Amino acid sequence: MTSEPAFKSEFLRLMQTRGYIHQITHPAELDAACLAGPIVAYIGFDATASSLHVGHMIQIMMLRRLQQAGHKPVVLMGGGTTKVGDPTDKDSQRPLLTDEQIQANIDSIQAVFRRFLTFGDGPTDAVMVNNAEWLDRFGYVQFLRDYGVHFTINRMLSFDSVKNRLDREQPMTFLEFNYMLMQSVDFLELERRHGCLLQMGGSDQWGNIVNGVELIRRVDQKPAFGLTTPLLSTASGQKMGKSVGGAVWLNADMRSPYDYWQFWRNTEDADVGRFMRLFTDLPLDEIARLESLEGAQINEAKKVLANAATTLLHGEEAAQAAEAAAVAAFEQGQLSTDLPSFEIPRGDLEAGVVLAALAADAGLAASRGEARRLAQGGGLRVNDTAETDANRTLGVADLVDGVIKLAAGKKKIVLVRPV
RNA sequence: GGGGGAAUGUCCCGAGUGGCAAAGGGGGCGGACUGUAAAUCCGCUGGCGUACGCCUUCGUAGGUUCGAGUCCUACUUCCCCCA
Repeated sequence: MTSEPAFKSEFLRLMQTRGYIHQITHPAELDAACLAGPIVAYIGFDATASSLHVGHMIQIMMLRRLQQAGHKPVVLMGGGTTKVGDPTDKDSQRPLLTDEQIQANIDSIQAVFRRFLTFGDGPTDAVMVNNAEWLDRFGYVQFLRDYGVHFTINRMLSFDSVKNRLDREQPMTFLEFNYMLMQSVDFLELERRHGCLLQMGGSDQWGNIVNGVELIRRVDQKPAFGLTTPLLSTASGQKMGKSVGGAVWLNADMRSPYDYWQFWRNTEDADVGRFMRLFTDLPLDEIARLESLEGAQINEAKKVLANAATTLLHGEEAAQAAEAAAVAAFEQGQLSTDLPSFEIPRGDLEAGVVLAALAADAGLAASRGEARRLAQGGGLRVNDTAETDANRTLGVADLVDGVIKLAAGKKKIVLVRPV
């Protein structure tokens, strides 16, 4: 991994120069396979929430690169595996989701892929499959006989996902223990159904991926490869993906395009180049120019990054609106109607609303108590004026141009509108 | 099967003589400084109430006590030793 092989295939070159590669199981063989013609590769996504979040973006972008390089991406929705739950990186078992919840999540997640990939029936068109299709059909004994024989407990215990749990003296159920078998079987099924020979994923998935590679090589004597991406953290060591206000969801109804734009705009200086290579289609020389900007000028690069990333997910119009709102709010101190808003019945406002309650309802604080503490710390502002008394009652007199501008900190802003 | 130890603030680690909303970190949030950056410094970090306050928290369920995270019993899960 440390010695960088010079790849010949366009795909692996692209992956390498843009920084997606952490580990590859058989680099030279995979390179040759990519050179020989279009390959099929997949990444699995479990349906644990009703939207994917920025942490999944690197995987989505990888599938995009794959297609750009003339290969066929398979998006695997984990309708079956989600019923079991991936123990990787979990300290303890998560509550199990019902079939209905899982299906609802899958329905809600799917749409974003259409923004990044071209689906269809052509040789390099993306396809989406659900592993419930085969996993749900296995009988227990059949599954054990067909696949269980290929896995030893000795080896399974050596994988990090299991070892971590044991080291922390946390219970791991037999159900969870089977997750890696299921993921391996997924790979095998996709190899048989679609000729898929490469599984990609985050570095935490290495163990699960390697198991699938070995299963295919052993059972079908076919070539199979695994590729993982580096664990994404910011330059100062924080885990990427959280932002002011929690998880950065990809679905617009859970995270507005404005917030999504803000997430990228707030990138640390040292990460700008790396993120542009990973999360945008900007040409490399352009990125090199932008990331070399010094001091405050690098803010221009961050805007380019935010625009490009937001355009990919939400479209150009949304990206421009987000930028315009941000410029107005931060650079000119003005209001923009594109800022996130919260609607309140006009009657309530006429009767008077306690600030702490309003701030909590509008999503600026998790509770009234938190809103009070926020105010006492000087972090709550009403129409740009810090308000330390959260018990104050707001009314129609506080409307400015028809709205009340509420802010928690400098970046979380909500426009309260009477309706 | 027997013996010993452990589970703490629903993010994590972690102290805790019977009077505890519970030390200290990390993380998170806010403030100052900046460039909507990083680093640094300061404050906050269970819920509800304007407030004296009320409610809910220390694996689960009971018990002793004026009072229990702290003592007792049973159960659950984990670790170690013996068989």
